[in-house]
Amino acid sequence: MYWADELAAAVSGPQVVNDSKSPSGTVHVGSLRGVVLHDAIHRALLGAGVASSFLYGVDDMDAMDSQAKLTPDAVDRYMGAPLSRVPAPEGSSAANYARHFVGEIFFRTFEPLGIKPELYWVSELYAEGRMDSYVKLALDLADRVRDIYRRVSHVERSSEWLPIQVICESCGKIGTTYATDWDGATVAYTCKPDMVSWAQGCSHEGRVSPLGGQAKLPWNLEWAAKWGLLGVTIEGCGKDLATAGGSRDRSDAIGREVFEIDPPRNVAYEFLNIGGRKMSTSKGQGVAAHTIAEVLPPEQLRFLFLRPRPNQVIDFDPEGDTIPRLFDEFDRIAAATAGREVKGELPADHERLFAYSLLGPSPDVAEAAAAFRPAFAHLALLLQIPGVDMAERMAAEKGAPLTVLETAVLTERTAAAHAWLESYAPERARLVIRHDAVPDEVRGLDDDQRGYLAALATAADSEKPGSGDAWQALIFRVATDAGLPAGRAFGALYAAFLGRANGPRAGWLLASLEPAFVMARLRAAVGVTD
RNA sequence: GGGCCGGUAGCUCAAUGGUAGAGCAGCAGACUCUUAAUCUGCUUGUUGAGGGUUCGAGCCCCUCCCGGCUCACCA
Repeated sequence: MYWADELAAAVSGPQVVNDSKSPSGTVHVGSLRGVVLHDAIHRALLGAGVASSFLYGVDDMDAMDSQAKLTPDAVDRYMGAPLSRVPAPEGSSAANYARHFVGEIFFRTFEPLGIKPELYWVSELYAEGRMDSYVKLALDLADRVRDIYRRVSHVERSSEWLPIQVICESCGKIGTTYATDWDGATVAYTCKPDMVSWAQGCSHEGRVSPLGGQAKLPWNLEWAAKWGLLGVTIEGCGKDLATAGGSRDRSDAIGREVFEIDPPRNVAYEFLNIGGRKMSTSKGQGVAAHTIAEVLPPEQLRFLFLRPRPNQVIDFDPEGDTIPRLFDEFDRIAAATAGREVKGELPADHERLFAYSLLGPSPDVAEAAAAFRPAFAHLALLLQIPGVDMAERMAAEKGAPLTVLETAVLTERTAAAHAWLESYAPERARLVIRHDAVPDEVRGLDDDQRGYLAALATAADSEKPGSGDAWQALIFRVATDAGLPAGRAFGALYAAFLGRANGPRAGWLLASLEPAFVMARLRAAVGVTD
């Protein structure tokens, strides 16, 4: 059974699926895995007749720790401040940085993937006082929290440390304050200049109530508090958090022992590496989500994440044949889902995998599976030939007019293929007419092939073929007359014009070129010998 | 140091403990119209190493080796 369906079959009663993200920094392709997984789980639950809601929390009380998109003077002032209180970058109409980030960047990635969770803002949970009972519990039971840190993660906290982060009344930062002395109503705090390396506190000392949005729980407690408040029953997390003694263990323990709730069911998922390595912006390996989305349409991107089991590392190297192969595999699964015979093995429950790869919430699986989908590599090749009417050509290949859906698929793939040719496509996928000189590859032709080129030049000179059809017919006729197998005839043409052993339909290729150039090149190639 | 994932054909990966398989690549062939398409055929293995359990191990147990990621500061 497909893993998400297995999970859906294992639970009972209404489910709340939750995911969250701190709204700063770049969204890597890898960070999309979580949200796609949660979406698939949510859909699997609904499909199994289980009531389910899918929540997505924006952790906008988190401190600003990434200076991306801020002006230099703003960096000093706002590093360490809650993201909900950092102004949006210049030119943005958003109310604050977090809103800007989510609105402008994150959801431009989510929505095209057909993922529409119920959004909530953590800063609002605090401001509305909904977190207050958890804040009080955490402070009342600070001893127990410290014990959990020590026992589960071997993290030693000072005996005066309190699990709360106050927003400094003087400088507005939350990442720099250290709180002590909870008296049941207020805590004392110091805004420390050297609390963290990425932000500087103002040295202010004060005493405030930690309720009503003036403070936030540290990460692990906040996570557990959200589970309790929202009744979360399923929440997966990346393996960085799921490691033994890591964040998840800590939050689970806090949930059980401090807030007295049952932690949600976990789905630990592996990362997505690029070429066997972790994604890293500094090494030029960090592929931003929106970048990869140009080359992979939503369905293929979902497919990439949903095909392996969650605990399987995905090694995605956009270079080489990876992307065309991904499309081919998707098309193969589509064909199998439509009931057509396909070569090779199929993953377990391939039709479920296919359905979840389609955009939700309830796609027409049968129509999508049956749709005509041009092979990606084929499309990329045709794109490079001038004068090809793609829609017409595809209708001809299909043998019937394209449906609305098929036209949309074609448009989407054409854009992806364009982007691919400009970015990741290997040289051999790129078609270059060798205008400058006769390619060296012509030396490898034999006398029959040279004779063929000469004969073709002569025939073309008198017949002057003006269309792809006319050229194609002529190419075949001259080959037949010369007793040369079609394959070798085409090979000679590709060598002469492209310097390669193969290529797109030669007739249309030649028809797209200057007639004078074509004639000159045919004759020039004849004269080249070893 | 702890944790997780992996090591199976050139590459990417499959195989409820029961005859090691696919796709791609490669090679050979077919094709008067998708010539990077399509079709046919073929080749390739000390399943990382060693031990154990079993009638039987790629799979389970133990010990190693290798690769990758990750945690221990913050979120």
